[in-house]
Amino acid sequence: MSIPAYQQIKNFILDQIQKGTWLPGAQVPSENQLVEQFSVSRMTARRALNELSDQGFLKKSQGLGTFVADSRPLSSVLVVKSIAEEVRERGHSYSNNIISVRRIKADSLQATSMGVAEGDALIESTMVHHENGTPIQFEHRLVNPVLVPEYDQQDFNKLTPNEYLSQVAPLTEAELSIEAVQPEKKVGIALEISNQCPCLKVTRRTFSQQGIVSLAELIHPGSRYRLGSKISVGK
Amino acid sequence: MSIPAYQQIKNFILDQIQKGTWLPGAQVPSENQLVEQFSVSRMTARRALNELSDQGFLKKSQGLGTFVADSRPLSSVLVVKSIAEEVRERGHSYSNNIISVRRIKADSLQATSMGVAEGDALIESTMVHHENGTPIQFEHRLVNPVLVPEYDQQDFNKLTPNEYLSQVAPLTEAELSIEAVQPEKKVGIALEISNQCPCLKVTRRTFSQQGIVSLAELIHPGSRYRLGSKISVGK
DNA sequence: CAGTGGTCTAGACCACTGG
DNA sequence: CAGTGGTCTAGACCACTGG
Repeated sequence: MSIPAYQQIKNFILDQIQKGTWLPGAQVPSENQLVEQFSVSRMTARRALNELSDQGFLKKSQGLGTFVADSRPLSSVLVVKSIAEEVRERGHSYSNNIISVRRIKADSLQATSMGVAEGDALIESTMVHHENGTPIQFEHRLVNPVLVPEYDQQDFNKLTPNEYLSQVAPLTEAELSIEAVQPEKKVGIALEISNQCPCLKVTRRTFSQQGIVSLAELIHPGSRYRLGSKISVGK
Repeated sequence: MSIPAYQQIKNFILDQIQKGTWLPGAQVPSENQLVEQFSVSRMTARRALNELSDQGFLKKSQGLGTFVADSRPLSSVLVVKSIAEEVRERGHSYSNNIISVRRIKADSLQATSMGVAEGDALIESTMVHHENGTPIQFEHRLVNPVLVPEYDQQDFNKLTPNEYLSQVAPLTEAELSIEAVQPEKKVGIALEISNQCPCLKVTRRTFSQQGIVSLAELIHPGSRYRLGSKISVGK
């Protein structure tokens, strides 16, 4: 046989997902069921499930089973540097306007994305970053106070949240998504734009050795901000 | 022992890389050597090496061995893969609708961005990419016919412009910017959205050895597309 | 409790690379 | 050829989840 068994199982599962036979959230056959169905050992069945999980098609839960993941667009690699640094590199003046920094209790959505229990403490900070006095980024951020207990005692005029966090909790991983959105009313007001104006929204989750450090939503007026990069291909 | 054996092996290897004992390109112990060194089975040693390869720290070559990978580029780097590939990886069906492919004479703006003289010939292609029949990307592209003379004779249902170009003119560099915009009327119509809907616009210029190959504007409905990525920091 | 996934073993045969 | 990684087996014990 030229196609490896684990690949055949992967193809079978991907087929079902593609055809819509198995919808997001549906349970896929257990390792033991695949063992019987494909006459393979459990290690081979596991391999198929693990690779599909790593690729984001499936989601495993010990004791529960394996499920079709919510479909997610994924592609690229992007690193966003500190906004203050970026502005200064352009030779412009940087300033910010801190709206609030406070402790809150995680609701269920926040708990899930921060990897804590519902009701656990989180620190929430909200501010607007300016370039030459013009608002260019609205930042809403959640921070895990267990990992960064002194976050809410910082002077963010000295060091931006991003800069402070990268000092005290060096990140090992980051996850980010970029989308175009219409700003909520309060965001539009803070950015001094109409809420017709399309905005670039970057959602960034950072991980350190100890777990999820922070979830940041960064909203930029489309008219005043672009993300750019240049890539050299080392071939 | 609470830390799994494969994790201990991973930590050991990461330590050597971090301390600089093992430099990029250096060969790491083979699976069989790790088996002896850590008194584990080969499957466990393999798991450690495989996970580190998947994470980009190591590079395996059958018959040769496993080596420390070159340290990862950690600048503002973004790679956009083929839209067709991306859709298919999600297990969805890909299709496209070609609006036009034609030769034009460069106006001054086009000439500047393509690095040609005003009045020189360019090929312009316009099309809409679909995922499961829903428009997700409007593509407007300029191509230099001197570098890719047969571009306007391709069947883009077989190979997307991106895929074709990366075959005939392997890129050495790419420049891109991402912004949020309101779509022009004709783009909104092609994408079947209202032109109130904020869109993600990716502008991508690609270079080969010979010069600027192509300038692409890729417009995605904010409601149907996100750019995402996950980054591991190799330190 | 039965069923799930998580870790692990001690083997096997194979394809590939260099000398 | 000996050594490497690639696929695979048929078991084992474990931690976790729900009923």
